[in-house]
Amino acid sequence: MKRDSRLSSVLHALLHMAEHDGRMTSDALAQCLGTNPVVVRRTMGLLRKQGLVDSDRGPSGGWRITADLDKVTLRQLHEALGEPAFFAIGHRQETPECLVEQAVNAALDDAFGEAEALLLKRFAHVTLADLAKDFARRHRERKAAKD
Amino acid sequence: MKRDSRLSSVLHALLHMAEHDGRMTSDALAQCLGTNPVVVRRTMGLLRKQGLVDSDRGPSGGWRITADLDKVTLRQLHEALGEPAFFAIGHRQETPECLVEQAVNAALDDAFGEAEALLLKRFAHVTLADLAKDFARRHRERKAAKD
DNA sequence: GCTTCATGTAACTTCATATGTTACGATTCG
DNA sequence: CGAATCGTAACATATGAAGTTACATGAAGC
Repeated sequence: MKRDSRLSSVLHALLHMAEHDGRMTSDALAQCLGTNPVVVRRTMGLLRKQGLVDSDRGPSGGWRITADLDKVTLRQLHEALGEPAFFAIGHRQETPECLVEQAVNAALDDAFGEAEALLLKRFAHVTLADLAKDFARRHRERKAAKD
Repeated sequence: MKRDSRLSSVLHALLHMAEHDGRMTSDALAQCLGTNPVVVRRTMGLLRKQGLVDSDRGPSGGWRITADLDKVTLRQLHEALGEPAFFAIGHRQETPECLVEQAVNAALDDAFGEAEALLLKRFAHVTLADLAKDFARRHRERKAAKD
């Protein structure tokens, strides 16, 4: 199954932007992500609607984070992307007449509902600042390993 | 994203088989599920490999459960289907050189890993017998509502 | 103003994959 | 032998993320 990697993408982009002074163009971000600038604009546009970033046109234009790193959570980003489905496994029919299928759906909803609640809770706790801190740690470690 | 509904399908099929004396044909199961008999054979074939069901050809042939209902767990069925991915959200790149992407992957792996562990634990606890019991309860309730 | 650099966005293509369908061979029962 | 049934390959369809092309819009600098 093809997985939605937009959350991964925007996190990657936002952290690069956080490490970078001034604006970054769609082209530069696309290079960081190994993708196409139009894809960047499309995806970042969703974050702009939530006021997390802004963009400017023309020379010296590009993208910039407008929110506090320690205020932006994975949950918010997931919402900004339109709350894509977490799970790749689902029902065959949403509102079945058949009682057998109802029992099956109930059992699956139970398990997946619990897992989703856990994910949402975790997502609400993790901020961009947390990721930036982890990145900085990895950066120090790599540097130390070189010396 | 298109979700894999095979787990839902096999549960539905197995419960119908459990309620039914003797073998059920792929055609009959396909009608229960609202799908095609070839899809049924394809999917049930995976369960046969694990010894959960068997099939006979010719007239009076069809499918039959060979395992104990209270021994078969959702976990086993998920395994029999080849352990399809639980999540529809993933990394953009599996083993990135970029430290930013490594930090992103680590954070996502953390959250999704925990959710997956929870799901596997739940799946290991739920048996076909549990579902059959829940179905019977729904059946009684519908009957009571009619009277 | 003109040129250049950048975003905004529509339209289209590509790719992956679950699901559905057709076709036909193999096996079993009566 | 003939009908019923599974086994399986090959092909078709559908969906949605991701990538691409094309062009319009707007801003900065000369």
